[in-house]
Amino acid sequence: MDFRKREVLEAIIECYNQTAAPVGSRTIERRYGMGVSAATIRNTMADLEELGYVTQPHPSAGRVPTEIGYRVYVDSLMEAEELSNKEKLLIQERCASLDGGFEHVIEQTSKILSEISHYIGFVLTPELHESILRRLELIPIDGDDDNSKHQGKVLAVLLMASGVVKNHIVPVSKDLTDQDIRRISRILNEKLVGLSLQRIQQISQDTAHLKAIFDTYLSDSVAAFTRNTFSLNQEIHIYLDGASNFFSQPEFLQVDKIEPLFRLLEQKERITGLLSLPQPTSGIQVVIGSENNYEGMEMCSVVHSCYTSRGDVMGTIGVIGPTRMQYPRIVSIVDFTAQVMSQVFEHTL
Amino acid sequence: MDFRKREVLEAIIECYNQTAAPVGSRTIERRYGMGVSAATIRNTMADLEELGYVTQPHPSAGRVPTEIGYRVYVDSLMEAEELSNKEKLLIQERCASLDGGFEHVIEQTSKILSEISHYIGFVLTPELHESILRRLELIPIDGDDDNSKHQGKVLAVLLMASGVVKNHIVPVSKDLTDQDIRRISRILNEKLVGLSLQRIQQISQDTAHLKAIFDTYLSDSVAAFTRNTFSLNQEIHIYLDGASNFFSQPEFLQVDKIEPLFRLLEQKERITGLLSLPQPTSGIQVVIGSENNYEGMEMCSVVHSCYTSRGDVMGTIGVIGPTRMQYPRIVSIVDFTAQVMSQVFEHTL
DNA sequence: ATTAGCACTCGCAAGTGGAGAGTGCTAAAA
DNA sequence: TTTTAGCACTCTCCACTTGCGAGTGCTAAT
Repeated sequence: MDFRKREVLEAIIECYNQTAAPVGSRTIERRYGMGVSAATIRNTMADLEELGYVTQPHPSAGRVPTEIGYRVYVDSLMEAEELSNKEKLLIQERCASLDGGFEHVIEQTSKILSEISHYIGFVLTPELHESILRRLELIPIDGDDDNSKHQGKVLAVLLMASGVVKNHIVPVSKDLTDQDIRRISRILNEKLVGLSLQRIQQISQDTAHLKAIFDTYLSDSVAAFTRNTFSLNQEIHIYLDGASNFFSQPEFLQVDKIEPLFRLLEQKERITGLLSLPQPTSGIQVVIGSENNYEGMEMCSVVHSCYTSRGDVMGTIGVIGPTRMQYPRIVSIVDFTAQVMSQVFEHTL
Repeated sequence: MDFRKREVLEAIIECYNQTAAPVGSRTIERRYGMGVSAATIRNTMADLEELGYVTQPHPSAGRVPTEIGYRVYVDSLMEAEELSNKEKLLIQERCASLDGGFEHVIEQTSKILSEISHYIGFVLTPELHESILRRLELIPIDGDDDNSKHQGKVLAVLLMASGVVKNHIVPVSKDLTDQDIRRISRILNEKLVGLSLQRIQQISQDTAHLKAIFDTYLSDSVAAFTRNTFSLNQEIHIYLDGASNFFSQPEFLQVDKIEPLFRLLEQKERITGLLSLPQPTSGIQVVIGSENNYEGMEMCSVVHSCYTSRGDVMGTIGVIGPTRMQYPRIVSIVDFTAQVMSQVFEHTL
């Protein structure tokens, strides 16, 4: 690809991003006066079409970038756009309000992402399985005022190293007393703190392991209780904001264009599957159009990164927008926000 | 209103509910052969129009029910539709899975509401303020392994009578030791259990009250800590499902019709305000069209009821659909689901 | 009080034609 | 060899027209 081809492709993409309409040779000549006439640009455009980077919606319209064209643009043509200080400050302020706890930060982050990008912002919570247990607390819930024997339930509070707190109500058999519960709690804290939930679940399923932990004392009910305490269903939650921004995108003005997207967004499990993509190490990733193998995402791109705490990957954040997206800007936004979020967790957890 | 007027109004509404198109006199004559000719029905329709119950979109179209017409229909014309046993069972099964705890039930309920109604189902969580504290647990979180003095934080776990569990991380001043925390916890449990959160918040803001509780011992840091523990921001959460069902409603096929609704739905605070309506005692309520004083809801109706636990109102559940809604069916669904939910909480909390 | 008949109105869909934008090709110029 | 100007052609989009079908209101007869 010589210089002119690159220049023309870039012009087409930038112009198309503004107007959502096919862009013709004369428009480029006028707007990006690059010292050559429209006819020359036409020739270059024909070349780009042969390469598969642009296409014509109909035989006498201007050119529209293809997904391959966007891929080339994102990978090698565009240069990141620096955010204004105002925007940076805004992101920092909104993310840094940890008062409301972990959930609140995540909620705020997805909101600010959507507000600044004018697309959809999302944040995935950390995978619980990989979190490290910091502390376990068992709180007996009295069925009534009957204090010696609980046919009732125990509230298990799991405090994770990441700062996430998880509640879980566990049924408890009659023959465990308050004292037993306290004892179990002490032993479990001694033995399990510092391990990942995944590891703990393996252990609690395995009687031999349990025996080793409880050493002298392991009744069936203790075993059952321990198993139940850690039988959390694996759940990644997603926070997602700004879906209605898509109504202002011209290519989604028809109902049949926007409907599949909204249907997909409503299925939290599916969209979570789509977005909890492999995070190789770190850094921004861009998934363009039908590279997202999900119905409803054909016309969308995802820009995502991950947030970390003390170097460990926690979850994913990102922006979903139309394929015709201001990539340089969005990439900067996601990148910066991911950094801010990581800092927040680093400092406050 | 004589018999024929009622009959014709009912016919118009039922027919319009199916087709979303203005209904003419001949259609009624054919479909609801009521022993009179189209001309007679035309006269009756003119009467109904004068009463304000129906209207014509344009001078030679059929009739469309007005909001007043729907009001009359809902209040005095329609008769509730009995749900099939299959549907009842489905609702019971889905709601009764309390394994995942409170949130899970609510989530499932809003899903099943939307699935069965084919509209939007929603559930509001109880207002925290009115919940009764059952138990308070304070768990010190070690900043490091420094066990004597915590410059760190305390995890407050509030277990409410309704079964709801609330976590809250509270900053704690240096001069409170673990022992202090335990002592504060004991005292607070003794004095505050059984009171509503609202009452507790009042108390904790009031130094005289606090003094009375702590009797002999009240340092500034204890007072501050106590205040912080109960400084929960009032939050009702909303679970909402099935918004994309509106894409199949013909009156929402144009983007400009559906956009304001989706924009409203995305603002959780606003929609929560809209839906946390005064719940006089119990029983179903129907809010029709622009009776909802919110932009975006002009073409929608809300059918809602409340769920209870031991007789106390907890939260609201309901369905949002187009004004052109199958009221008899939806009313039955919401009513039955509210009952099931109340039973679930009655039995399991 | 009800009905049949008729003239009238309106929305909708299909068809028409011209304007505008953009291309590809060819031949001349650099 | 590369670039440019010119020209014929194609396609979309919009405004306009037209005909059809559905439905009404009115009037006169039952």
